[in-house]
Amino acid sequence: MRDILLLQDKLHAIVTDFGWEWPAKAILEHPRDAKHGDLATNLAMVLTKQAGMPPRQLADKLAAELAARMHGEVSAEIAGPGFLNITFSPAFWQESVRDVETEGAHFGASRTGNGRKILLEFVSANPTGPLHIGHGRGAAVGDSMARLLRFAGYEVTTEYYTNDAGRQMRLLGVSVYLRMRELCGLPVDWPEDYYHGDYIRDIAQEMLTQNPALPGMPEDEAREACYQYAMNSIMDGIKQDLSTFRVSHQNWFSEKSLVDAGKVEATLEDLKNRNLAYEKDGALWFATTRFGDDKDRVLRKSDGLLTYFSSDIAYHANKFQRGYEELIDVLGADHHGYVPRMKAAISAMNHDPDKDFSVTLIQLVNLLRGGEQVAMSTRSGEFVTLAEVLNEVGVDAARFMFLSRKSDSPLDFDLELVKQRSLDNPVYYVQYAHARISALLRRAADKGLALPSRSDSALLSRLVQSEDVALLRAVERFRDTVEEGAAARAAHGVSFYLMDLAGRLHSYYANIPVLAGEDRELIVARLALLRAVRQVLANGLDLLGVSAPDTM
RNA sequence: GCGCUCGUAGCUCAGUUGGAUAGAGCGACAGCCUCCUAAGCUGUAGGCCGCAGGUUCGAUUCCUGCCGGGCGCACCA
Repeated sequence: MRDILLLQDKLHAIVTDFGWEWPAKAILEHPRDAKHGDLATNLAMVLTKQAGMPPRQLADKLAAELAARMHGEVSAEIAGPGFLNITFSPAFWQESVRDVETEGAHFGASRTGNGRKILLEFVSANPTGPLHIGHGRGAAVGDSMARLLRFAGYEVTTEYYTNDAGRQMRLLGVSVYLRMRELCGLPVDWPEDYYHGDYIRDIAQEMLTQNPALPGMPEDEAREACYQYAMNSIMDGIKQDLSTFRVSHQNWFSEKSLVDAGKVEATLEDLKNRNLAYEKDGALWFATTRFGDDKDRVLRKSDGLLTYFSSDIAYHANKFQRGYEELIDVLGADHHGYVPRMKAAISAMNHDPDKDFSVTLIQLVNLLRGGEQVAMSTRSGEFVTLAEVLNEVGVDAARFMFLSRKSDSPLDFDLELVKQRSLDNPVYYVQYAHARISALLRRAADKGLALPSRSDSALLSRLVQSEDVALLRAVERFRDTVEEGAAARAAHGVSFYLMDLAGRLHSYYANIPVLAGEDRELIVARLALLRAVRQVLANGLDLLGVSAPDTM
């Protein structure tokens, strides 16, 4: 980050001073391999025509100029057909340690989000049963995205949307009601569709204990009571599970409240008034094809009932009305067919469907145990709940696993592997790095080595060995990771960064006996470096919602 | 059939505005603890980046077609 900004600046000045135009195609990138230097640019190559000299000669000229202007802070080397490999002096990287010491838990944070107001909606599972592992993945992804975006300077509000107005909820009420009748030994005529899970029976039993007269009440009344009770009970369970998973939503938004307030009808009226909705075959249609959808979509069915789509439109319109500039929905990937019509709706609200709205799709989680598939289905009631999974493998391991993959690729979640404390399960690798540094710092304190809270440049100037510099560079790279992750609206890059940083730390630890030797100043300088690494590990883990233990 | 998406080492995956000799872990093989936590480290082997074209100085990346996997195509939720 600092390296790119600085170099961008210098090179721009040089190019301008030479009377050339800064080319759009110029790149500045981190070489994959340290042996090529810290940064590379193809500037010489793309300037060849303008400058009227061959790339090699031009690269020479740029390198010399750069070195002269930066007083030995950098050295540049020519490679390939006109690439310039630039290496910063160790002093440049040592500054990063001071930045970490100054900024602490905020190191890596930025203001690029510029306070943009984002509403991030995630999980939003219907309260018809406990959360399962797929919801867990959405929860981890959404929560970490919120943390990351806030860290990058966005103003994020998280929200859980409850579909508490539709058919599924009626079904829930019926299921509990019938189960209760069954428990009383009354005859039960089971419909085709109802919820089977044990939790339904538990809820029915609870209600019965509290109010034994319930099955004798008029059916409508009893069902309504069942529905209310069941929903509240299940919502409480969901909130409990999310809280265990370290996920918190700021808002809980009810679909029913939207319907009751007439917002959905108002939205439909608005669409009709603007000639975007029309009646056909007794149903009300939204002309989404005008905004690029495959076909028009139904808003109100011919039986008079509203579709979920219509309340979703009202809901999203409501989000914008509340002042949010950008909406992010985290959805199961099986909803991807839903994205074009929602984008159409966003366009109809006069918002940019690409900039002001995005959908993060969460692919399926294959729950395995020792390589064997574990069946899951809410309806049939055979499933492993999120709570059970967390209880078995722990929150840290589960969150890290969910976040160590792009969210839109399917994920095998093998309970045996995630439980294992091995490299198949990198969360321990990263946490171990943090714990190792803590152990080292404790040991140093025991030996009476005093570590200043702020290191000065003279002290840090001792960090010049290639191992030291490699670690310094890795610390600085955290800022880029945050920027890139926030720009992509995805947190999994942080996991990969942490695994890389932890790897470098373990390697460093194995190769450099930090506390050995007589050179106290060097020891202290290295401890300062490691303390900075530990801070960055902690900051990164916090973005993932994973703990950073001091001992393991 | 139409649409979306993915195809990178034996396995699981990184690689986002097109850049150099494509990376990591696991697994395999060979090493490293009288020494700061071996939950660790070092090294070796392993690649037509699905296939074929196109765009250009340059393509794993962009475009087209094909092959293969996943998902979606209701007046469902």
